[in-house]
Amino acid sequence: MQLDNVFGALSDATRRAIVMRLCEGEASVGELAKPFEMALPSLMKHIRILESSGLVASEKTGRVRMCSLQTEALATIEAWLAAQREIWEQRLDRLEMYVEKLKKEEKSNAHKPKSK
Amino acid sequence: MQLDNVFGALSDATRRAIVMRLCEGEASVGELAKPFEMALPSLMKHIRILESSGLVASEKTGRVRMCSLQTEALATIEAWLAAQREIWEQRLDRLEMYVEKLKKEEKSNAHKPKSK
DNA sequence: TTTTTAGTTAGCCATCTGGCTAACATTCAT
DNA sequence: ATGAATGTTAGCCAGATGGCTAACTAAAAA
Repeated sequence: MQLDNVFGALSDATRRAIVMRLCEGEASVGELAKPFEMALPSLMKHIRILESSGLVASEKTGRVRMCSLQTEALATIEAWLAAQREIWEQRLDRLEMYVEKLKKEEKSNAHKPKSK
Repeated sequence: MQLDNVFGALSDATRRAIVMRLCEGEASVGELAKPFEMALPSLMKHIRILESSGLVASEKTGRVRMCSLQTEALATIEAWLAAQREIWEQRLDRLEMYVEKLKKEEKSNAHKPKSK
């Protein structure tokens, strides 16, 4: 599935740093590599992974490859998270309503003898 | 880092399914296992991974272990995503402003002779 | 046309991952 | 006190991951 790859791609600090860099605009492979001590081929692997997850696109012109962020991929997992949040918040709402109900019932029973 | 483990935990469909289930409320290991064909020990590994990422907490009472979602961990990556989104949207805003500026300049130059 | 720059390919390695089975431990029901 | 239910531990395995070096290609610069 798509989500597997996007979450997987973001589970590595190097790749997150690349994504963060690309948030600020396009960059060549060389520019992306500069901040890291890593050998180029290692960094290239990360870029490949980012590409195959759909988070990054790249195009080579001349001898330089420019990479850019594909924000839709990030939107995909934002959407997944939002969906989960909605589910758990609905549950918490129901829970809260239930507690409110209990409170009211307790109040209206305050005068009656204990049933225990 | 924390983000590594949370993103990593969510990069597996089985674990996302567990998280989705827990969004709807607590569940025992057995309950969590039911929907899957997987052997129990395999599923336990997933639960361990979810626990060590902070996405899930569990407590054993008697012979049953109840698992619950730790929504703060999800909030962590929501926050990371929101931060990135802010950066790239600011960039796009600047870009748009720049384009607007260009348009205006072009308009105010419409009567003048071509400089080329 | 040589040299430099910018990537790329190939292949090695240690470790991690996600699955399995088999055997054990503990608690609850009979 | 047995037996069934619910996890848990240990250990095996194939394949993926994240790093490396060395050698190669193609474009630009000198």
